[in-house]
Amino acid sequence: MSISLELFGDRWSLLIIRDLMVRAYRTFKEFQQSGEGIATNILADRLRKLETAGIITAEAEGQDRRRVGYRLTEKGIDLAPVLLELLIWGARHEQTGAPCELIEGMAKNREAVLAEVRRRWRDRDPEPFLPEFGGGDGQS
Amino acid sequence: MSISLELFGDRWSLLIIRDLMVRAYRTFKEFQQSGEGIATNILADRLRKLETAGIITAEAEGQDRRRVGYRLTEKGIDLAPVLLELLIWGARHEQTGAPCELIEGMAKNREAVLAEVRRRWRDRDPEPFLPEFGGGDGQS
DNA sequence: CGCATTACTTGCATAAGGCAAGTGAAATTA
DNA sequence: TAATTTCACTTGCCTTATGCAAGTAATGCG
Repeated sequence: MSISLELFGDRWSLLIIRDLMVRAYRTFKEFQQSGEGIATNILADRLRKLETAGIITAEAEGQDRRRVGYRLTEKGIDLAPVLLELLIWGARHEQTGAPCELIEGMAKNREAVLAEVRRRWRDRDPEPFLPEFGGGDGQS
Repeated sequence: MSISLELFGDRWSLLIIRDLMVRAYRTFKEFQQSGEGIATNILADRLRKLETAGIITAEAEGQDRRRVGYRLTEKGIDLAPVLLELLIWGARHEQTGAPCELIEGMAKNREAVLAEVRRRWRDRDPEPFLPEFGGGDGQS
C-alpha cells in the first residue's frame, strides 16, 4: 500500500482517474476546466506519471492532430472499486454535494455499478456515468 | 471525493489509518518506528488533522500518563473498505511484498474480512490483523 | 535525585505545488 | 495565404509542504 500511495498520495492523481472513469474526460483541456482548478504544470506532470505507471495511456485520437486522448488501462480501470468505496465513504461522512440516496443505492449494488463502469470503459462509451455534482456546496 | 482527498491526499494519512486498523498500533512511537520512516513533525501534524477530521481520537490510556493512545472512530473504521480495495489493487498490480494468494483470498471474502476488522476494532483486540510484510522488497 | 522514555516542537534546508505568462504546432478564419 | 485561435503543454518565480536533526516538557523508574 505504501507503494500505491507513492502514486496516489497526492491531491490530484485520483481525481484525474475519477474523471477518466466516471466523467469520461479525454483531453487535457477537460481536466483543466474540471472545476477543481488544477494547475496546468501539475496536470501535465500527473498525466505523465500515471502514464509511466501504466494506469493511463496517451494517444492521438480523431482527425485533430493536436488533440491527445487519455484513457485508462486495465490496471487503471481496476481502481474502480477503490474509487467507489471512497465515493461511498465521502457521501456518508462528509459534505459532498452528491445526493446520498444515489450513493446509498450504489452501495447496495456495488457489483452492478462496477460492471457498468467497466462496460462503458470497454465500449469506449463517451457518456459520463456520473455528473459533476458541482451545483451545491461540495464536490463528489 | 475531492473533499476526501484534501484529507487523504498525502503520503502518510492513509498509512497511519492502515496501521491503526490492521496493525493495531496505538502510540506515537509505534507509528514513528513503523518502517516507512515518517518524520515526527509530520506524524504529529497528521495525527492532529485526522483527529480534527473526526477520524481518530487521542486519549490517555493505561497508568502511564505520558502515553497517548490513538484509536479510530467509527468514521475512521468505515474507511476499511477503501483500504481493502487499495490493498487488493496493489497486490494485483504492483510489487507489494504481501503474498498474492493471501490477498486474493481476502478479495474472495471481502465481507468476512471487513467483519473481522470491525470486530477487532469493537473488541479493542490488540492482535494485529496483518503482519508488516517487510521482509521482501515492498510493503503492503 | 538522576537518567530514560514518551510525545511532541523548533529551526533550517530542500522539494513540491500554485500562478501567470509563454511556446510551438496544428487548425480555423479572414 | 496570412493572421488568429486552439490545444497541449513548458518556464520562471514565489509560496507552501516535507524532511532532518536537535531540543524540550512531562512523566516514570531505580
